[in-house]
Order: sequence, then C-alpha cells, then structure tokens
Amino acid sequence: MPGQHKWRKRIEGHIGRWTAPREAVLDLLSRTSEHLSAKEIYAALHGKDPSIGLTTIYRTLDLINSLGFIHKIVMRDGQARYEFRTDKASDHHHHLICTRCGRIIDYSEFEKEELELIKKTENRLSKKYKFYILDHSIEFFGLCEECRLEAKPSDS
Amino acid sequence: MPGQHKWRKRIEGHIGRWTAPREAVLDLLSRTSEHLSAKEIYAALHGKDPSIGLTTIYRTLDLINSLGFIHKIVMRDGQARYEFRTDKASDHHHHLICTRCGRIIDYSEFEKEELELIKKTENRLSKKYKFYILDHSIEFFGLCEECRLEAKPSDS
DNA sequence: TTATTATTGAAAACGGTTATCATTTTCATT
DNA sequence: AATGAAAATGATAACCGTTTTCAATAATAA
Repeated sequence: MPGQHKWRKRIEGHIGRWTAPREAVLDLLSRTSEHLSAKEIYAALHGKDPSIGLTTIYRTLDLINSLGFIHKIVMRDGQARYEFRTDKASDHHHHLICTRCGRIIDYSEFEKEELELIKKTENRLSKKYKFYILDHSIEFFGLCEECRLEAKPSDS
Repeated sequence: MPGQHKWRKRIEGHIGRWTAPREAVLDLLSRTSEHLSAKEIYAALHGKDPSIGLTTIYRTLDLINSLGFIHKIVMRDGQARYEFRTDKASDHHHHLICTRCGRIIDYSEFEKEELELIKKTENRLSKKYKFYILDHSIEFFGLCEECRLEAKPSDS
C-alpha cells in the first residue's frame, strides 16, 4: 500500500528501514486525535497483529519522537502520551488537561496573540539566560465538565 | 525551635500532626531555590538523621503538595521535582528547562503581559470547553549555555 | 500518664519504561 | 530471485521512581 498516506513520503527514508511496526504506529497515530499511551498503542496494534511487541512500540515511539514526527507529552502521573505532528503550521496547539480523569483537550484558538507573546518572551529569555530555546509548552490544568459535576477536585 | 520560620505558622495546624520529618522537608525546601527530587531530599535529610525513611519523604511531599504548600513538577523523564511556594503573589513563575542536563531556571519576568494574556485565554477556554481551570504551566525547553557549547541537541 | 490514633520505616509490590540477547527481517548487492 | 551484512524485532528480565502493606512508634487529647 505505497503512497497511501500523505505523511508517508515525508517520513519514509528518514527513519531507517521501513518496517511493518513503524508503519502501523505512524498510521495509528496519524488517524486519531487522541493522545495515546504506549500501552494503548500496543493494545490496538497487537489486537490486529499479535506478532507485534510492546518493546518495539516504545522503540518506535522514541525513534519517531526524536525525529520530530510525533510529540511526546509526559502526564502528571509519569505516563507518556503521544500525538502525531502534521506538517502544517496550524498543527501547533496547547492543552487543557483534566487532573481528575486525565482527559486532554487540544486548543489552538487565540494563537496569534499567544504566539506573539511567546516569541517576544522567547527572545528576551534567550538573551537574559543565554538559553537556546527549541520548544515550549503551555498547559492548563483543571476539571473537565463531567468531572466538575461529579467530583471534589483531586490533587495537582 | 518554635516560630523560627516565617512559614511555620502559616502551615502548622493545617497539616495534621507536626512531626520531625514534615518540618525537615518543609525546612529544606524553604531554604533552597533548587527543584529537588524526592531522592535528593531523602539523601539530604537521611544524611543528618538516618532514622528518616524515603517512604515518609514521598508521603510528606504528597501531603504538602495537596495542601498547596509546595509545587510539584513532573519532568520529561517521569521524575517529579518539588519547589516551595511562598505566600507572595510574586512567587508565581515559569520554567526554562534544559533538555540535556535537566537544569531548571525559574523566570518571573514579563509576568504582567503574560499573566494578562493567560487570564484572557483562561476565560475564553473555560467558556468554550466548559473547563474549570485551576492552574497552568508554561515551560520552555532547550539548551542551557553550558550544554549548547558542548553538545548536539538531545531528544525532547 | 495514659489511651487513641496518626504517622512512621522497612520491605515488598507496582507500573511504566529500558536493556539484553538470540532470532528475524530488510535491503543493497549480486 | 538469491545472498548476506546490518538493522530491527520480540520475549524476558532488569530498572527506577513511586506506592502499598503492616507492624512499630510517636504525637496529641483526655
């Protein structure tokens, strides 16, 4: 199934050998808007093809993360979650994270103002602290609607 | 040594029983500007008083974190670090994190503009996503001066 | 001082992730 | 298409930060 995915030609050839597990992981992540954990990815893929191993999921995620094709988010419980990175600039977004159920909402609204301030701040911080800034993250923590209706706030 | 610390009267009485380990952890965190891990706190305190256990460090950190006296940051490697929270509003700050050596730099400059935008964004996001926002975090990732001079960028 | 009950420390368990290593697969070269 | 060297894989064990368990200890109210 060559050329099936828009992202394939962008990624193939920059990733070592093109193997079934690597394609499967990229395919799965590219199709979902969820922020999947390694275990969740393993469960999904192992269901279809029991020959795939959890170790390879981790290795593949490491690889494509270090190459910048996905984005790794470390949750407050120490578990990592992953999301596909498109090549569109509009892909950039931040997160609302529910501290009770762990749900993650992406938002990319208000980007212009935010981006402007971020850039300005980056410049200033770079100079002042002689820090070479490569990336940033903005996260809001709180309760999603469902959890707010049910619950007492959890820890943070 | 009662009343020795400014923070003591703020905290004592909201923390269950006032025990030696709890005072020691609070004391240590209040004296440093570093972002210590549980292990580092354990090493420091166990050195002076070998009767203190790592378990208690974790439990104490959990307790005072959930009471809001310290702030817990989960690093990208999954390890948590903790910093004391003063009662001053000026305490609020964000982080520059070196992805190579793990060094954390606090910054609180440019807070006015940032805070303004954050508040506005919070309001909009709260409404749009019906999300009750309790906290936020802004982090910049990159290389500190020392690491930039030496190294090839690491993963992120 | 005593009784009650929270807190503690040691050890074992836990959960996500990483290292080990023998086997399998890819792919450039025939 | 067949070969072979190197890369990638999967099962297992190890790792490491954190949490649970449980009997012993210490803090507070009476």
